[in-house]
Amino acid sequence: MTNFGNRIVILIDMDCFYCQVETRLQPDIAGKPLAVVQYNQWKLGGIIAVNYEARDFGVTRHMRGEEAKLKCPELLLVSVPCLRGKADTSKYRSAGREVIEVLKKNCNIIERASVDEAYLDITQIVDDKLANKLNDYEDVILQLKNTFIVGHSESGVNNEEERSKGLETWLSTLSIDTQVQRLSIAGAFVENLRKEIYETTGFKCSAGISFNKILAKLACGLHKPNRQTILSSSAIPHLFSTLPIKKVRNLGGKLGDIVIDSLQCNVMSDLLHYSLSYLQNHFDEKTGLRLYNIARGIDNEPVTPRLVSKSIGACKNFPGKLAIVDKDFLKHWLSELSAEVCERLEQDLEENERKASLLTVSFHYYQNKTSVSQSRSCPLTSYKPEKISEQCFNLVTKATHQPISFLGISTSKFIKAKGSENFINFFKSNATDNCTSISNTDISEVNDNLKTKNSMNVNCNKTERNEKHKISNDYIINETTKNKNLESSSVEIKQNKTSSPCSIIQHSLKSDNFKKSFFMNILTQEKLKTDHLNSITNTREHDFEIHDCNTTSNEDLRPNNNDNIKNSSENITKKSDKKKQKSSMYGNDETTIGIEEIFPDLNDIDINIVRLLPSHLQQEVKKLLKTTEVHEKNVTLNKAIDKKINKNSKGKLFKSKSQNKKSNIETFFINTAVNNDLKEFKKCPQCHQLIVINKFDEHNDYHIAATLQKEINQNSDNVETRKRKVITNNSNHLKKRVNDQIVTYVSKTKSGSSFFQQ
DNA sequence: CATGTGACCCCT
DNA sequence: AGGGGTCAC
Ligand SMILES: Nc1ncnc2c1ncn2[C@@H]1O[C@H](COP(=O)(O)OP(=O)(O)OP(=O)(O)O)[C@@H](O)[C@H]1O
Repeated sequence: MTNFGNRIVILIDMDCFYCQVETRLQPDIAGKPLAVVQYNQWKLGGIIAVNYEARDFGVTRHMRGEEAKLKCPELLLVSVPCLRGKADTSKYRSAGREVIEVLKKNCNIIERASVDEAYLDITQIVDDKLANKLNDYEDVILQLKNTFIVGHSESGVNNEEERSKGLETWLSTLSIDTQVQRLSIAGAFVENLRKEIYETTGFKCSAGISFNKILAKLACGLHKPNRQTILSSSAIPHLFSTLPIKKVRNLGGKLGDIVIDSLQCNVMSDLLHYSLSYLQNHFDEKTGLRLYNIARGIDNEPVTPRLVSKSIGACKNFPGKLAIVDKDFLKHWLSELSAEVCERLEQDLEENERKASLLTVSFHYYQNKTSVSQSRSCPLTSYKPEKISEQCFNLVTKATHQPISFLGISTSKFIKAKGSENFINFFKSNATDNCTSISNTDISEVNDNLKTKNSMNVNCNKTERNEKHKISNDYIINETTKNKNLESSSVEIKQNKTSSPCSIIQHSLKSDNFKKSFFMNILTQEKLKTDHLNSITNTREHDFEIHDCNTTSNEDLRPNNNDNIKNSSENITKKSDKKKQKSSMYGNDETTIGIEEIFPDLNDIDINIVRLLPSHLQQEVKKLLKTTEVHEKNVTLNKAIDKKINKNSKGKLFKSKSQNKKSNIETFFINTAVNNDLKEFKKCPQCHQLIVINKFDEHNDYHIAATLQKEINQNSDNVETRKRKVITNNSNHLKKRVNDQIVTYVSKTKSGSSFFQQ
């Protein structure tokens, strides 16, 4: 059975929030189609919120009021008030705070994700109830009046009959299924929470109830508005089989496009066909792991307690002709923005007893028709708007005199206001809790979260970094978002804990040094190949079971599990061996050997070992010794895709990766020769050739490259494609050498990265 | 021509 | 720590 860890995470998302706020102010407009716009002068303004009545007419966000009126003539447009020439959204912020107040009364772990949504980790609450309410499920069931169960009623449809039927079916296993028990308890809790929000604020909301943030977010959207949805693990395979990749949180942007393009997949379940190492090779360790996990419904990102924002800012666009060229205009707008920020800072000082210490001014300007964005920071020493305005003016004019199309002032790095109760309390309470001590430099960031800490009695929040680590004590070192080393280590541990083929390989490699593992690789080729084949088969046939090897850690890494603590400390100590681990990870189930795997340190190459290598690899070593720099043209897809994706790929690691890839190419024939003995082929659905099974991914790369090429040639209107075309013209190796598939694709997409890097 | 706000990540 | 960029609401 799939193990999704033990968390229960929910998302509360207010329905068409700004519209509800406006409707509460003018109850007589309730029930009528409504949209909230800002700046109604030009084309009746830009729509930023649409109520459900208006959505039925096809009105959407980003439309102009004018356009929306065409779709829905009786549409009511309410404008965001204007203050100092800007849209003033303060009333929505304060309405959002009302909601948070209700949440605070009911849960200690709340992450305010935006003005209208918050994630709550209710694991403890649910498990306490589970322990206490074993015989009280009748009550629980009776409370699930607005709850949908994914897989038991059609998504996107709020039909009551279907809902209650589906719920009933799902509840039929209540007595034997702990997951159903926990989720139904969570469902009842959320029903009450939503009821309390409504009774207190008058606002309706939807909720998603599942095991992590991504699933909760997904679930929440399935039965909006004013309903809640439970997403259990058994519903995931079916849900993901039609779920477009871009619908998943964090895959909605460029990364999502790249995943779709480069892997030629559309829905989440398509990602199941790729092994962890393949994904990590294609992207980078972190992204690969994320994708691998999320395809299986796994997301270890913790709910990070935070109730107040970390920055307060105001910005404004000056598009086209409105761009600021005149110094006085610049001064004017900077003082308007400063005034707004100061007003909100003063309010924040009262409410949260803290002061911002950093001032950042951002600006976009035009240079050679392209827009350049920059920002400059300085210490924030005064809440006087004139002072702030002046500081910003100096920073901007020092940086550019070009026409400015965007201006923003933001303040951050909050520190506790001196003399505030919390300031004193913090040091008092800090003495009694067992947080790691904080240095002076940490204090400013510590204070940022002080209120949270004091009011919630959770672990000290410290700096953001510490905060995450602290939280991680609850789920020790799962996918700690901030520390890539830990993360990649944790994979290894996860995998060691399983009996999956990949873990066997991993284990065998880990236990030895690399020189040895290389020879082991050669000697045990056949076994590895069989294992790899099994691994592929497993992935395909038991898509949702194989990931047990990952989720095990969720359970195992819980705080009171001693083994876990041991594991996590092992993780940390292994950081120093990270590089080796990486090499081993690349080396194993790809079964191709890179020089880097044999000689992790190129400065320490043993000539005796070189002599033992096949001639290709010997040449490779020679080449590498000649060239210390990475050849740009050999950069892998990892780098190619996007700088952002390739966060980790720098210095040695990056070098290692590209060299790995190169080695893969050069050792292609060696490995193929070995493979031929195995006679394990798979027919390529695209070209119908028989491909050695463990070269299948690489072969697929070739098709991807070819497809892109085709697409480029066909479609020259698309901006992105046009850029790619330029790129391709520069490196048109594709037709030259069939066996250079990866090199070719890679060199092409590498240049593609410069596009995304803009 | 045309939104505004905030969090987080990576690189340097 | 500063600065550029992505993602999302
Ligand atoms: N691109 C945007 N620009 C400005 N404000 C936005 C933008 N996206 C969302 N918002 C504001 O944040 C609020 C919450 O957005 P969200 O995406 O949750 O949709 P919603 O309007 O609340 O509708 P629902 O959640 O019911 O689909 C909105 O009411 C909206 O005004």
